[in-house]
Amino acid sequence: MPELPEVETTRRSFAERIEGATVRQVRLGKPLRWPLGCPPEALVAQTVGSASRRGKYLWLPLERGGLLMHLGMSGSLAFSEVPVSPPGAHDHFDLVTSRGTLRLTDPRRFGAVVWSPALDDGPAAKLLATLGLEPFDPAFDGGHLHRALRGRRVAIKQALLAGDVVVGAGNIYACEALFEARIDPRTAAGRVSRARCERLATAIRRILAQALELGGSTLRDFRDAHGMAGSFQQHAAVYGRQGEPCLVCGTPVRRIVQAQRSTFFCAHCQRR
DNA sequence: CTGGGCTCCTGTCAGC
DNA sequence: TGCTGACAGGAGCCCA
Repeated sequence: MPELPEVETTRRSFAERIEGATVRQVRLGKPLRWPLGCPPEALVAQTVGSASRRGKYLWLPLERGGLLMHLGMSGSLAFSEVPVSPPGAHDHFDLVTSRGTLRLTDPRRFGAVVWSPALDDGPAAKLLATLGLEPFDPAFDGGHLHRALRGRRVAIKQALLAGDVVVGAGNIYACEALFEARIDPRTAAGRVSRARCERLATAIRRILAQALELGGSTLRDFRDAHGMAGSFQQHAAVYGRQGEPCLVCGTPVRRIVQAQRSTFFCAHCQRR
């Protein structure tokens, strides 16, 4: 579900409200992708720090270590300042604090909450080790893309999703950015020209920034920690528009499958 | 090292 | 109404 704009929207919607709170209780539901990695009681009485984001991961610092959280495909976080209902069938993690409750709801349970001694140590360090640049990092530009993709034969779409070159663009935004940059998603990553890499870097940043402004995409059920839906999906040029006319040239948008994921593109506008 | 495929899990929807 | 299969916003891991 959540790509960078959704994760960042979520972070912004609860970070200030939870910062400085004291953990009162931790409730666990069904197992998530990985175990918490510490006894839940060990978190009690610790003060919560300022939540940050790296790629699609959120880091919630505590006094001793912190929690690395990932929303997987179907996860969302809600922060409630008033008492919450008892955990439902899909509520698998509650961090009850003096300021309110941060609740992870995740039907598919691909998400995770993992305790780590530090962001640059333990499980967090391991999970973040292979991540590429943040799209809004000044070092991320066409030159970086071009260098990082050199020699890679995977399709450019898959290379973007892999997240080791640039983080944050998942299936929706990778499709949208490739459309905006007019690049065929099937092109071998290492064969994307320098000029196209410049266009692609610009497109990735612009698309993600626009999605962020719109509060992300709500395809079925995404909500930020306030319960607000995003609206980027209404601006998608190709994603989910299979068979509908390309907004630029009118050619029907195509859907293909790459690495078991749908790719939407315009075969006329996006040519090698 | 690269790349391809599988896997985790549940819900929803289209088609019969 | 019920069943079946396809598909869903991610990404780690294993194997060739």
